[in-house]
Order: sequence, then structure tokens, then C-alpha cells
Amino acid sequence: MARDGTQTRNRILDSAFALALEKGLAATSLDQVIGNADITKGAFFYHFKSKEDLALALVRHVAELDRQQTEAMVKRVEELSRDPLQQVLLACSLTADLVAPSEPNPGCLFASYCYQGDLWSEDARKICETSFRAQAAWIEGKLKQAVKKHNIKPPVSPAQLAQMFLSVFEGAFVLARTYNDASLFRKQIFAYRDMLEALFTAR
Amino acid sequence: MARDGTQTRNRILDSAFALALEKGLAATSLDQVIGNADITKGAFFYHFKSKEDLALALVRHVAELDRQQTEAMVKRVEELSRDPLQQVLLACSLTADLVAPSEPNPGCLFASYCYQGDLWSEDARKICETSFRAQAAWIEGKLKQAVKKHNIKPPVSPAQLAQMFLSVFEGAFVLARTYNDASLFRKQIFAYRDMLEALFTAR
DNA sequence: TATACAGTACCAACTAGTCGGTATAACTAA
DNA sequence: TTAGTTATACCGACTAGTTGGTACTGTATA
Repeated sequence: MARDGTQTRNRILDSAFALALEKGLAATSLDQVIGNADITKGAFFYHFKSKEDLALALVRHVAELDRQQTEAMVKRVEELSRDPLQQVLLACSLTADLVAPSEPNPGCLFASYCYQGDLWSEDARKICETSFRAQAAWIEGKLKQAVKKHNIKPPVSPAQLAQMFLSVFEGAFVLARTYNDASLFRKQIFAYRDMLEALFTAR
Repeated sequence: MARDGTQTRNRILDSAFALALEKGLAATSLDQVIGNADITKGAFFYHFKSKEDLALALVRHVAELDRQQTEAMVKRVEELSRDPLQQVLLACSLTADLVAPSEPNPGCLFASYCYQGDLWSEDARKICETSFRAQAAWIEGKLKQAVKKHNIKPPVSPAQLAQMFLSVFEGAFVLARTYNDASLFRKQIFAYRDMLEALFTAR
């Protein structure tokens, strides 16, 4: 073995991630990724065989980070409360705190990809879809438990409400960017939270 | 006067719009825009002085189209019902119908721009923000009227609910693209509608 | 007779990607 | 111990092609 290459690989990934959120990967040249990572072209093409390869590796990387983060959050939330509805509400609050109000480029890599045809390969799409489905499935499951436990019939199905979490999540990023105000993200997630609470508490 | 140039100009705009939604304007070359519009380079640079100029003109163009569409919708909705809440609910239904379930590239130009640094100039941002604010303001106003009329205190403020419409709207596009299923847009808008109705009806 | 193009030839800057070479470190055989 | 071997990790000049944009001539239209 020679010196450990995973460090360099991660530097490239981190560099590409930051630039992708800042200006979109399609509009970012490899030279910029390379410069930002403070490596050379040779190093880049040693680790990735093309820009497309990098794009795919990046979305895989981010999906894995998300999975770990979600896993940890679920664990914390299930320790904090035994009530399924409360668990979901807590998860919303923790999610809202993920984006600092001063964040200059709040956003989701998946959303960034899906509006840039080059990167939006079928492979990339599936990775994003899987990631989304996993998150929605957890919320849906908890809400179904809440329906049973509280013996309530919400006006919108748990499945639709779970998807709406993702909609609000993604939409809040777009709003935050358009209004140039990252705090909007937090506010929207909390609005969703409050709304959920009301739907399952009222009556 | 010679022949009317607005036709050609609109052809360019339409071409760029379609390509922007399909693969993002940043990843689209001028040659593609020109080829798609079936004109020549000379014609393009007669109407637009640069790609940036086109990008700005396009977002302005789309914002104007949106404004007209919204204006017409508001008019229809206010004819159909006198109740402010019902007007908002109707507006949701009409909005849901704007995207055909078979639409190959459902999406919002504004969202597409905001994830592509090149195009995301301060000028473009302001145009999107103004467009968003106008829509949210109408919903917020109607919901405030509904609060008074029905003498109800919703768990989330009209302002937040109005912004949530935009969040769901934008997020639904991202979901539709990620799940590769345009019908998700309609479903999410209806879910928002049903939720709104429940919040203002319950108790 | 100015406008609104078509057409084409061209350019400098940038792009993704290649290629020959080098540095490092672990393994191997004398 | 050490000289030689090998694989990995990386360097950076280079290239072929694309990009946005220019320049200029020609022509149909109102």
C-alpha cells in the first residue's frame, strides 16, 4: 500500500459538494473542483474516471451521509419519546435545526441534480428516490401508529402527509434561496410540524 | 418597420424555456437554443446581447406569464365563490390541474434557476421573489379573511400557510422529478388543499 | 430605406479528458 | 540488511473539441 487515497477522494467529494450547492455541478468545471480541493488534475482522474462518475459518486456519498444522519436522529427521537406522533414532531424540530439561519447556500443536492439534465441520470435518480422513500416510510409508519393510538381519522392520509414533509423540506430550500433568507427553512419546517400536531390533536 | 421581430424573439424564449426545464439553462448551449428555435446565430444575437441577457429576459417573460395566469385564476375563483376559504381551495384545485400527469419535465423555472449559480443573479432573484410574494400575498389575504369570517384561530398563521403553499408547490415538482411521476404534483397540491380545509373547518 | 433577419466564417477562452512521468511505501529475495 | 520489485497515489503539461460571442455580407419585408 502507498499513502491513503481515501483522504484525497473525500477532499474531492467535499469540494464538489460545496460547489454543487453554491452554483450547481453542471455549471462547475472540473478545474474549479480541483482547485477548490487543492489537488491536481492527475489526482482527480485517478479517483474518478469522468465528471459523470464524480456526479454519481457524490450523490451516492451524500445519500449515505443522509442515511446515517437520519438513523441517528431516529434513534435519538425514539429515546426521547414513546409516542409515535411526538416522535415525528421531534424529528421535525431536529430537522429544522439542521440548517443554520446564516447558511449562505441552503439546499439539497438531490434537488440541485434534478434540475440539471446532465447529472440527472437514471442511476442518480434512483439513489435520490430510495433516499426519499426511506424517510417518507418512517414518517408514514409513525403516523399510522398515531392514527391507531389516538383513534383519529386525519383529513389527509399518513402517506400523503409523509410525502408532504419532503415537499415542504425541498420547497423550503427553494423559498430560502429565492427570498435570500435561510431562516425561512426553519420556519416552514416548524409550520409543517405545528400543522401536523393540530391535525392529530384537534377534535 | 420591417417584419415583426417579436415572433422570432418569442420563438427563442419558448425554445430556451423548454430546454431550461428539460436540462437546465446552464447545461444548455446557445447552439442548442438556436437549433431548437430553428433560427440562426445572427438572429439570436440580434435579439439578445448575451446568454445572461437571455436568461434574465426568460425569467422576466415567465414571471409575466405567471402573473397573467394567476390574475385570470383569481378572477375565475372569485366568480365561483364568495367565501374566501373556498376561493383558496378552488385556487389549489386549479393549480393542481396546471401540470398534466403525463408531463415529462414538470418543474418551475425559478427553482431551476436558483440551483444554477450562473443564472442566479441578484436581478433574477428579485424577479422570482416578487412573483412568489404576489402569490403568497393573495393567499394570505384570503386566509386572514377566512379567520375573521369563520372566527377560527388556526394553529399556523395565514402568512406561514401561504408560504407553505409555495413550499409544497416547489417541493412537489422536486418529488415528481425524483419519483419520475408527474401525478405526484397533483396529489401533493390536493393534500395541501385538504389539509387547509381541515384546519379551517375543524372544531 | 431602415428593420429583421439568414448565413457563414472566425476567435479566444475554456472544457473534459489524456498521457508520460514521479514519489511513496509495502513486499520480496539475496 | 538491503537492493530490487511492484502497486498505489499523484503531478502537470498537453490536446481535441466546445463554448459564448463577433464580424460581416446578403436579402426579404414593411
